[in-house]
Amino acid sequence: MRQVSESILKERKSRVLHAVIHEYIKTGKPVGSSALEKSYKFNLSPATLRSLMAELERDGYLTHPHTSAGRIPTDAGYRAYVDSLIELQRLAVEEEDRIKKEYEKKTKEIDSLLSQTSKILSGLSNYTGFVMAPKAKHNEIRNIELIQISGEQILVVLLTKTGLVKHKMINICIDSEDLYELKQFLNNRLRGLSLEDAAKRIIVEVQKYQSKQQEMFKLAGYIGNVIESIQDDIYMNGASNVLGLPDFNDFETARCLMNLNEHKDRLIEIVGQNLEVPNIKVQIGGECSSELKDLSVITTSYSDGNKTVGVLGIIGPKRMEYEKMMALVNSVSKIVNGFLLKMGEDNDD
Amino acid sequence: MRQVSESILKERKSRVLHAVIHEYIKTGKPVGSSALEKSYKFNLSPATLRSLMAELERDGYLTHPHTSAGRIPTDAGYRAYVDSLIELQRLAVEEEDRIKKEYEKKTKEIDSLLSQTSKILSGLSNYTGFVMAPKAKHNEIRNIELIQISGEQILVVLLTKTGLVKHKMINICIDSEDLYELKQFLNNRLRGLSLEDAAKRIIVEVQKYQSKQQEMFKLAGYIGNVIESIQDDIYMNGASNVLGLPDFNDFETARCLMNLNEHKDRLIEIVGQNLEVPNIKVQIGGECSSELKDLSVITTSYSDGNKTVGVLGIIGPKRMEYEKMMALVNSVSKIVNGFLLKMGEDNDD
DNA sequence: TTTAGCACTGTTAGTAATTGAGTGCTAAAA
DNA sequence: TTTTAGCACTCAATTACTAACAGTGCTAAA
Repeated sequence: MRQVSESILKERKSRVLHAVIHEYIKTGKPVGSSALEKSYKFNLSPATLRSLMAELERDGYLTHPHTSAGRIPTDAGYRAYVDSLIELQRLAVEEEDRIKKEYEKKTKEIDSLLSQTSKILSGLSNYTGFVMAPKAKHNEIRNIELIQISGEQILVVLLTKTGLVKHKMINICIDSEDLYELKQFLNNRLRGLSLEDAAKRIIVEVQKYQSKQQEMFKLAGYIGNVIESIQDDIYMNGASNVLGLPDFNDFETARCLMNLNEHKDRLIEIVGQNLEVPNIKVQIGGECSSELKDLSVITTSYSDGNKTVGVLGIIGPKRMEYEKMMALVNSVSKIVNGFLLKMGEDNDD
Repeated sequence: MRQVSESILKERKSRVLHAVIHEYIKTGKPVGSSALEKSYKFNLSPATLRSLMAELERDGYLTHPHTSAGRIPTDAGYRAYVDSLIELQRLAVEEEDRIKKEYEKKTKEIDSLLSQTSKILSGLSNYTGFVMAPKAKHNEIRNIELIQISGEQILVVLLTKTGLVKHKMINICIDSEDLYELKQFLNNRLRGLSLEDAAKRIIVEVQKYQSKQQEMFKLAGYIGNVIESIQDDIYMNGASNVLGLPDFNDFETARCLMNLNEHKDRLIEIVGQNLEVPNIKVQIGGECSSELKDLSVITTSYSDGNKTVGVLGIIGPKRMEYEKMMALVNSVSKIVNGFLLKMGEDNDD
């Protein structure tokens, strides 16, 4: 009996927490006891709500901007709220259809798929959308082309299984027959390897040529460098959306957001941590990085059918409609999954 | 006699204007008559300076934020100031050396040259640097490669004389011999044409094939689309620098800057206007675009040895050290000229 | 356990007084 | 004729004070 009544109390307390956060997200103003009583049917008086809120404050979920103000959620409060949204609210069907329609102009290249996805995320959320491309190092090589541009310029074009295309110009004098031979050789030995492995392998493989053909060796070495230097890529859109938010008046955060936009590597570092996380992950305030202390990040990973290859999500204010945004991120990731799967199948011929 | 004394007066007036602007740029606060008297040796009393400033205000070069405040420059004031900086102050030699050193990690690819240049501009100015790539449509085709990836995927790689490389995946089933033939054909007919002309020509040229080979015709058409869809590119860095400026507290401008960062096409539109302008050009306030009403843009064009091909410069606050920045933009453009010239020569073998 | 009542607290907004930097104007000095 | 000193004036910025108000915590009664 004690058990039951205790759990009912707990249940009610958490309902109050939810209500406060929900209301705060909606209005942006600290939530007072009477406002709560009016907007939600607890059948409790403001006084009771007050004491419950005081408890929640003691527990660390709510806080006061000052004595005579209503409550606002702490990061821990948001966290508890988000954690309890276990069952992701599915987007209404027509909503999901709308997203799919956005993809109508479909493409076979992963670049544009991802950059489009980032735009869609930003457009539908009205926050900042991002998509991190499949981890470069894990990409498997599909093709290496060596194109002789002039007597001393070679264009290296690298194509991976996920559809990534990279190119780099190299200055070297090399005989066109040697070039052809090298190309065959590289393709035979490297196809199917991850970029990481390929870069290592190329050094080993090419030793055999060293004595035979100085220039070929050199070129192969360069190509190794090219492969090694391929960086992870990330697409980001809608940073200005967040700047435009009504309750956004902190220049520091603005600058930080702009910085992330300019230094993608830092952004990659931050969101890259979530690559191995299977579900939707919400990071509130400084949970992922102190720079983002006034923002929240919702991420999920996407896969190519076999394993997770990248991360996508949105960055928005802490005061955000988590349910909706989580559902959005979830939906988009599923759609991307679908596309990648199809692209993979098409490539397997 | 009257003439001479009049010109002396004018001379003095303009010295006052310069002093006010200079001081305002330094301090960021409205400049009063006594502050002026202290910091600059006019050998005039505050009262006299006051009346001179009043004249300058009547002439439209200065203004008052309010009755009892000092003077700040109007856009026209800045304009007169900038116009009078005819003789560009040369950067100190060691400064110029420093810039050159930044380019040490030299590369043959225009992409990285330009993106590096933009970073250098931003780094040395502490404002926003940008470099607009050579006008896409005017680029001359150097090479078209068609690489068969799988039975139904062709990777088109396009290389221009300025070193631009673009690629695009196309889905089509085509015989590899036909592919080779098409490649030869395209290279013969399109090499040396501008992208603009090439896109037009391809449609004409390919008609002949139409009856003969349906698929080849289709592919050529696609390639035409690819060529046509190549957009101008622009590199931009250091927008967050501007956001961090002490006297920068206007969210609207921040958002605008961020928008430009995200919608490069708009930025291209704005700075592209200055492609045909030979010298350093300074646009103050809304002179180039109403969005930038609180910023100034310093641009100059750069050339590949024959003709101007692109634009580079910096975006900063109106209150900016124009002399120094103009010198910087000037130096950098000269260095880029040098590189492009060298790249062009290397390519002419 | 819940609630009404009440004293208390801190923010906000509004008003008034004060200060100070800087102006324009005028009349005297150079 | 030009420059300067002097003075009255203006307006933003600061400070101080007040009243209104929203919301709390606590207590005692339901």
